[in-house]
Amino acid sequence: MGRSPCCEKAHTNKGAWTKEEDDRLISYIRAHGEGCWRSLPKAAGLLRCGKSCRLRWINYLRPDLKRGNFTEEEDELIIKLHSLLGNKWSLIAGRLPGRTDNEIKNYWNTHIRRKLLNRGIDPATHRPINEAAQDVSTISFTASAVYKEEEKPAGGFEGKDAKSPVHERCPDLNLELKISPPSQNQPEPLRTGGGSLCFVCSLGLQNSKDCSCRIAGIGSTSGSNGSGYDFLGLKGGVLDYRSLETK
DNA sequence: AACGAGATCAACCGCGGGATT
DNA sequence: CAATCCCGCGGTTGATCTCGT
Repeated sequence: MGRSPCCEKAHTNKGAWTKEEDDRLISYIRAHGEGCWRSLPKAAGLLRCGKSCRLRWINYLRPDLKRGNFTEEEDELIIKLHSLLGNKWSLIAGRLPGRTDNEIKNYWNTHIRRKLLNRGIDPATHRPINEAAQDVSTISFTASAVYKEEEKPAGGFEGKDAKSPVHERCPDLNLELKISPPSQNQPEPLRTGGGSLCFVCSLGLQNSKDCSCRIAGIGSTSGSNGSGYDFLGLKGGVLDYRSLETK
């Protein structure tokens, strides 16, 4: 694929954004909306490359961002999602309203990794460290690495639990990853009143920017089932492996 | 108070891949 | 069908902050 530089590097600012630059970017996007990042800097009078503008907006200036510490609930959700999706930070962020992929990625690397290591869990494989060391063929996409909240090891996976196959820790999730053509048997909770959800929502990613049915108000809020997160829609049953694919 | 080490996080970089020409 | 454009992603860097000595 042929590529051209994303911007004229010689005439762009780099490094931390100033208040003035932020204001320019915010007011431009308020007036014209997001998109066309390549031409935005020039149009907004910013000496930045489009990429930089996009990043600044997405990660810092967007009005719907939830700043502040992650809650314990968010922590556990991130861990669960990571065990399923691996380092697909954008997908994980799609399940955490107000959080950005960059923020989650940083939080993972600084906090959660350590947290898991303290529990005796390998953050890459989500399996007990001893076991992970023995089984080098494990991939992080394994859904079986998810464990139930009530089974969270208090002080790491010790004793017999540390030797148990991981999939036994979440029998209730009834996870079955498979590669298949689009299924006609979507889990019941993903359907609303006989209507159909967009593909993104069918993945349980109702908050994703890629959700095409939020306009219709079908899948616009996470936890729309009213009882917290329906983790990737797994309450309902089978997770189609297609949902784990990225573009 | 001064310093160094470690932690944090905003921002950059390079690349993959869909869309368009 | 190939070339090009552009967006978005994940990995990494480096400046700044915090904490212990």
